[in-house]
Amino acid sequence: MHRTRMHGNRPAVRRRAVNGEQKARRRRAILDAALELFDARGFERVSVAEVAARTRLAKGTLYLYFPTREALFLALLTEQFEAFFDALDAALERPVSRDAFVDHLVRDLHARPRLLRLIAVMHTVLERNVDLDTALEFKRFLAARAQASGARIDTRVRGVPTGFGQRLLLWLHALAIGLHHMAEPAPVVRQAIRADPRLAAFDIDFPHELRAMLTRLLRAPARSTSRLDG
Amino acid sequence: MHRTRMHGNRPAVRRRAVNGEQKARRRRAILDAALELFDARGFERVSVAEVAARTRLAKGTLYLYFPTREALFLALLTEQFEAFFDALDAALERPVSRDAFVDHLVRDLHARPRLLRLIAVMHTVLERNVDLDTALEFKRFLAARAQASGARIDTRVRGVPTGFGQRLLLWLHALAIGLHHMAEPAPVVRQAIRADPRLAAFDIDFPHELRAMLTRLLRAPARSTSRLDG
DNA sequence: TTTACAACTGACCATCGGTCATTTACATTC
DNA sequence: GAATGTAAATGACCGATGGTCAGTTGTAAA
Repeated sequence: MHRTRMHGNRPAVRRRAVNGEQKARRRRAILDAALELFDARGFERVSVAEVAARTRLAKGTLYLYFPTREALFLALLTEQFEAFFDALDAALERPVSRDAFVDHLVRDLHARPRLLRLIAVMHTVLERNVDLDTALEFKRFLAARAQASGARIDTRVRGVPTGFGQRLLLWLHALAIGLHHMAEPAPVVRQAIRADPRLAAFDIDFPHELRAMLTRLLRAPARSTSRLDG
Repeated sequence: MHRTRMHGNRPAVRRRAVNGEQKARRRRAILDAALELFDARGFERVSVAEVAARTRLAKGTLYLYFPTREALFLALLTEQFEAFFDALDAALERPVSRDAFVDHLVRDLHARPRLLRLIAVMHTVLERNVDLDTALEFKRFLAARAQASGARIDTRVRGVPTGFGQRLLLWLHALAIGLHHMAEPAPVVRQAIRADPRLAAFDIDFPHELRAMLTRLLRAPARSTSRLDG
């Protein structure tokens, strides 16, 4: 039934993570290595073996800290979202005008290329290989933060009707994904745009378009949802 | 240098595509098989071998018709875009109000789940393995149709300033991608939403949200781009 | 020093997209 | 109808990848 496996003879000199703090540090090291590699080449082009090599761990060791490659991705995305919501809540400590609020959102998102890059591939990653528990944990985190910040928008942004904040965050999410797809296309597409002047229309400016759309979406308070679709 | 390869002895009874028409028919068969499989399980979960099996061809034969798996995807997406632009142009044969135009866009997009599903993963696919020629051909097609339909929007939709049509199509593209990501999440996410009532906020209605956003974006004519960002 | 546990390792596995030497269907030529 | 040349079709093979697990060994407790 069982075949004995060949094993290498390298001694594996690395110190082990035994207690909780050491494990947390190791987890951090993995996340940092992955983040640097994703920055450089994008999630699609980074293999688990590379992340392991950069952390100076064996590939199998990564799987003691993250159940799948996708779970590692979601852990990074969670961190990025956390920072975004923290900044949002901080910006809404005191009442602000709608223009100032839009200004915060545009500047803050534009200053978070990592969040935007990860968001842009989130859908595809989730379609791949994520177990229910991982998905539940991630979505619960997102829902809790969105609800809290949504309520904060309702109370702190002047001229916004109650209940609109959370919906606005959903819209913002959609805009961030969609606009990022166009503002930061794949390298081949960018190459194509450079190669053919007729494709210049695809070369859009993320903060400019996001501001234009958010301004229009927030211009008149949404009293009630339009009922054109019966 | 060369090793002789083992070959099977199955006789391969299939009729060959020799002239142009036969080749076109075979290409169609491959596209149809791929479309059915993508419908059932999504692009991520369909392998080239499966598409080949469904078409009753060997895997290698597919590569006589499409240079990569991604090129096959882009061919399908091109067809879907073509149908969308055709319907859009037809709807703008005669002048329409902004409300009627929004109504067309919402209904038409909602009736094209295939286009939406393919658009949603387009960015990821393009990041994978597409050569410059394939990307150029695809983007040129998109640019040409967007420019033509954009100009048509300028002249046929009442109350829309000149030059706004093409920009609106870019916005629509962003909205379609972003909203679809949320309205049709990955199976695990849908499972998570069903499992936890607190996640109900993620269960959004695509046509409803698209209509709400488009209505706001088109409400006041965009005289000039706002210059809040200096 | 011995022992028990579990962190760590990397050879191995299944699967995938893609290649190419070989086979052979088919049109053309005689 | 037989012989021939061309290229459509094939599937064994390749390299790379995400993931597994029997075996190794660092570390704390006894």
